[in-house]
Parts: sequence; structure tokens; C-alpha cells
Amino acid sequence: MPPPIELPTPRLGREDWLDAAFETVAESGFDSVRVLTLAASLGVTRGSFYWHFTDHAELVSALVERWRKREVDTHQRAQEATPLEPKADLERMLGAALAHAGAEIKYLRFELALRGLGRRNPEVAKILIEVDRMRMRLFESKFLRLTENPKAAADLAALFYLAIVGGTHALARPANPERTKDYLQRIIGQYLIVEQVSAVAR
Amino acid sequence: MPPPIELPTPRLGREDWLDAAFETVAESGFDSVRVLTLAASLGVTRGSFYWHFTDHAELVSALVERWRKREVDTHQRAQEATPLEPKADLERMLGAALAHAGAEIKYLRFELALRGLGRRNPEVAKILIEVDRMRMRLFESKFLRLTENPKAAADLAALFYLAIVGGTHALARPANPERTKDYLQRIIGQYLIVEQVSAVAR
DNA sequence: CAGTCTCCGTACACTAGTGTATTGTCTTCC
DNA sequence: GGAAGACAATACACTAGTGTACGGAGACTG
Repeated sequence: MPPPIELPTPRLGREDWLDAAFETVAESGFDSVRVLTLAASLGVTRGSFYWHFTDHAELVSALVERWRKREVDTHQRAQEATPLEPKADLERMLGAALAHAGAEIKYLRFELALRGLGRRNPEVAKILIEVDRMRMRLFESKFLRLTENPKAAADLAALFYLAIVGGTHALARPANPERTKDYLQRIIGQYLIVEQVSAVAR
Repeated sequence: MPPPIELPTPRLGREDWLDAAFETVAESGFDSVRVLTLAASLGVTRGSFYWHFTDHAELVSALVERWRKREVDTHQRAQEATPLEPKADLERMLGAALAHAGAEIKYLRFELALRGLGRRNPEVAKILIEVDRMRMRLFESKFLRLTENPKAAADLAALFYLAIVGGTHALARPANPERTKDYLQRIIGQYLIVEQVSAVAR
């Protein structure tokens, strides 16, 4: 039987182009995604590209759609995960959201670039708003286990989620990987203390 | 004597080009700043541009520098402003930071685009980090009037500042102008209540 | 009222990028 | 092992953009 694994990737598939485009986006944004450049980095000419994609626009929308699907997936897996003790649960979410190590930083940077695209592209904006809502609701469900006030839970979820987004934007470059996480973890700890104190006072 | 004001702007100055570039950046990012397009929108040809600027790169860096200067200015004016009662002070800062009305939204969008540029341009990143630090320290000084714990003040300042940045990124488009402000103002109110309760408990 | 300085138009050369059409070359599968 | 289909190279036409060189027109100044 023939060898099932082929090391030098003899022929390219749609996914290979998407992967290369993903790298470029994470590196320097959507405006730097050029068919010509991608072809060069893949070691082929554009003849290949226009076989897999009809258009430059199709590449971009396929890339966005792939991201969206993955986000929905990880969100569902997070929902189905057996919840820990409340505080540890929140910290786990923070850790996941702010994982700056290795390959994760690419995902973060891709998302930042995507938000940039969303500012000029209404369809992308729609997707981002959906994903933001999704994630914020998850945060909310976690905070609901800490306070009996539903409005407070919603507000705190929004505050923390937005702080995470802001943290990645404001401090992610250059190289403040751990700082943001520390910020937010300390604050969670502190909020919980304050919350307990206020509970005692009630 | 000749009329000191001239309505149709007979000749262009450096500032006119910077203004036009600013609009474009706020609208669709730095990558959309094209000499050719700007010239068209100003009703002249590129001959004018290359008189005022040596280069496309010079336009961009001049634009960034103008933004930086203005930020330092407004920051200093904010520092010198006579402080209000602590809570009102914070709310005023929130209001200023999230002013989404009229011309302000353009500044916001410009800053978002600038953060995008900062992700690929180390010099821009440096400027952004400086401005972020500046503003966070101002927040910190405000929070220091609410709590005697300096670490708590620093953390809370970071949390709120990052939430503001995140709020503009995640929800500013399309058209959630008042929502973010409401979020944060409600939360400030709530935190202050919790803080007071915890102070009573101490 | 000539000269100079400031601003702008024009023409040219060049590069980078898209998209199309056609042909070529592997694979696979019968 | 030959045909069909999947993938890729080549060549071409086209557009958008940069930067340069030079010339011209207004305005200010002596």
C-alpha cells in the first residue's frame, strides 16, 4: 500500500491556502492578504489559487467563516464542560481567553485584525457582534453563580469581557503577555473579596 | 484691507492633507490612505502632495505625531482641570472617553485604526503604549480618591480603562453608541456601592 | 512690473496586484 | 495503460498606485 503521509505536501488544497492566509492576517492584517504573496509563500503560482477560489473576496469570506465556526465550536465545548468551583471557573475562562503562549497568540492577533475588518465590512461586523454576545452570555452565566442579582451579573460579565478585549488591544503588543492576565486575575480575586465582604454586610 | 477669510480654500497646506488623511483613516483604516485618492477628494492632483510631503510614509508619521501631540495636550488639560467630587469626576472621564456624538466618533475610530497600525509598526506601538500608560495613570489618580489601597486603585484603573478600550472595539460598530457608556456608568455606580458597603464592614 | 516663492498640473517610468484563458502535468481509477 | 479529473504553470490584458522631473500659473515683494 502507498504511504498515507506525504511530507512535502505535493499538491495544495483549499485548506492550505486558508492556513497561509490566516498566518498573513495574524501577522499584518487583512489588507496584506495578496494572492500573489500567498502563492509565493506556498511555492506555487496563482494558477493554483484560482482553481480553488473564484476570487480574492471568496478567500476572505471563507477565512472569516472558518473562524466563526471554530468560535461556535469552542464556545459549545466550554458550555458542555463540567463547571468547576465558581472562582476557579472564572479563572479558567480568563486563562483560556488570554492564553498568549505559542500558537494561541496567532488566534488572538487574527481576531484583532478581524475586528479591524469588521469596522469596514457590515457582514463581518454582524458575525463579531454575534460572537461577542455569545461569549458575554457565557461570562454572565458564570457570574450568576457568584451573585444573586442578575443585573449585576450581566454588568460584571460585560465589564470583564470588555476588559479582556481591551487588554488584548491595548497591551498585547509588544510583548505584555502575562501582564494583562495578572491584572484581571488579581481583580477577580479582589472583586470576590469585596463581594464576600458586602455579603457579610448584608 | 483684503478679506482675512477665504471660503473655498484656494491653495492647500500641509494641514489640509493631514485632515483628509485623518478622515480616510477613521473611515477605513491606514491601508486605505492613498495619495491618489486623497488628491481626488481634495480636488487637486498629486503634484500638490509631493510638494508638501516627501513621501507617503512621511504623511503617515506626521499624522501619527499630530495625534500623539493632541493626546498629550488633552491629557494635560484633564490633569489641570479642577477635580469634582470623586464619583462625578470618574463619570466625567467616562463621558469624555466614550463620547460617541458628532465629531468625537471620528477620533475614536481613528484611534482604533491606529491600534491596528501599531500591531505592525513598532514605533507606533511605542507611542500607543505611552498614551495608554498616561491615561491609565490618570484613572488611577481618580480611583486613589476612592480607596486607600494603592494596589486596588491601580487594578481598578486598569480594569476600567481596558474595558473602555474593549468597549469601543467590541461594540462601537455598528451603532451601539450609548450602550457601552451605560454599562460602565452603571458598573461604576455599583462598584461604589459595594465599596461603601465594604468600607462599612471594615 | 519684474522676480521670486509657493503651490499645482502634466507626463513619464515603474511596480504590484487582480483576473482570465489556455495549456500542461501528475494521479487515480477503471 | 489510457482516459478523466485534479491541480498548477504560463502568458496576457488590465487597473491602481508610487515617485520624479519639469513646467506653469498666482501671489507677494521690492
